[in-house]
Amino acid sequence: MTIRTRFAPSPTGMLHIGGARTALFSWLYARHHGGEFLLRIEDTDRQRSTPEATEVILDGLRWLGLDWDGEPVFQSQRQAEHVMAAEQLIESGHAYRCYCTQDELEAMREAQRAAGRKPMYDGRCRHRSDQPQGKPYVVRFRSPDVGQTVVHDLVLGDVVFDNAELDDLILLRSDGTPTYNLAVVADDAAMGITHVVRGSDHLNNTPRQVQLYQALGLPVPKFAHIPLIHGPDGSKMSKRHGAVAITEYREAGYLPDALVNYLARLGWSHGDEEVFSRDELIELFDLRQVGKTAARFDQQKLDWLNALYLRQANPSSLVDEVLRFLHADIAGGPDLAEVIATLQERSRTLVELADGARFFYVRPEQYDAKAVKKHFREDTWPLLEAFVSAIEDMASFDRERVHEVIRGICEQAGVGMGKLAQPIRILVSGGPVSPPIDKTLELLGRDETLLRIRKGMERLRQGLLS
RNA sequence: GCUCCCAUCGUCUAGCGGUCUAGGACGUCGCCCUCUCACGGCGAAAACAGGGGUUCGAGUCCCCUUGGGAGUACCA
Repeated sequence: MTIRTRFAPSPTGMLHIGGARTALFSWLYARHHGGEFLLRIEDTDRQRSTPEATEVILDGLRWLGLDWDGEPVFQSQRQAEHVMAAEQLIESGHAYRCYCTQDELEAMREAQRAAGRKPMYDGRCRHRSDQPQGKPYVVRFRSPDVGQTVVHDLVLGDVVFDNAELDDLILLRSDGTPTYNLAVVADDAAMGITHVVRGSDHLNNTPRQVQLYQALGLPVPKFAHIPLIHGPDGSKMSKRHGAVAITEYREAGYLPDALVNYLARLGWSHGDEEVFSRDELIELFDLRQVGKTAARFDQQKLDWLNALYLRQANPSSLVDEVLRFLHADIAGGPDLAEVIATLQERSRTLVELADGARFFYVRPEQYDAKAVKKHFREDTWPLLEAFVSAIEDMASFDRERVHEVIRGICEQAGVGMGKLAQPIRILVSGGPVSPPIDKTLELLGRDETLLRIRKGMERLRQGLLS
């Protein structure tokens, strides 16, 4: 049997970080077993669903590298089949028409709550034999009153529900449109889904769905409810915790591989290992190694992984990405791939990397005041002047020679290399942080180096700090 | 309220009755490296929620308590 999973998001504006992980687990499970991973857009809530929102989700999945099989199914286009399923259930006696009004239902629930009971439909229309003409009705599922429904969950094990706890849920609204539980069951069955991998917030719906499969005479798929992702404080992940949309991570300079690796390790593990390539994930992923506990989102660990992927990446593969964040003209400046190579191990995100690369292409207009105060003293000027005149007559300007010149000047003056390296760094970059000074100058080239140092010395002597 | 789920360092987790004086990773704190920032290396602090059982033996099994979470719609 071919294993077939699906991801079924509602197109309501973004691909949520939690949804992305659900998609990832579902995708991994399918790929691991050589099965298929399908997509279904649950757009039955017409008010909130837009084509743009759908595209945002598809884009997010593509960016993460979660490819799906076939064309996405749009739930809204399958309405006729949902209605047919409901009619089949009426025929077979598993469903009935309910003429209760919303006010009536609300009053009933209020009374139940007041009596300290769980609000649920009491089945008052179950045995109604008349069919009032012109009166709106919904179609309800005739849920069993006795016995139990067991969900055999691949992550949680067997979960038992008393049927008495499950009321007669609405299958078709009074406007004739299907509700979620009916649509999911009909669609998953029609799509041949063998394994439903979804967030554990759906666990409570599952026994109802199991009953629907049975009433419809359809095979019940396997279920795997994966734990939810919480914010750093343990509560539901929301905007106040920072980024929740996948696009925000892309814009913050995270690499899809790093995010995938991080998300995979949130809830799944393989011994003591932390770093997994995509292929390794596919090879090793198993629902049995998925934990039951909700995980908190830890930005710092994501940062660590992103930094790891960043420094392991091939510099030239990062060029286009860095360009997105650089906002500078690189023509006439050093080769961006080389600049990236020097910044990879000192950046956690592409944004940081681009920020660190910018001065190579844009001359500093001002100098970090704190750094200047700290590194410029009376004896700094002679060192800088010695450096300028030394490189003026250098035969060739490369890393090794620059290093030797700086070292020589400092040695002669009896000071550490930082006494000269830091002032130079500030003058050429504007601040106290950059790649190693010899490499930085080599990349800038002699002319640019001389220009920046001279101009900087002039400005600082005029007291122009910032 | 009711139903369901969950519970190991601050965080992610390993642990599937004895190998646990509980391991790894992120983060934190020291030290080393060093021209800055990083990287890297070495080291440290840091957890089995509480209480009952079962068992020769429990982090591992059962029950209760507590604490989190989810659901409780003519949303999905």
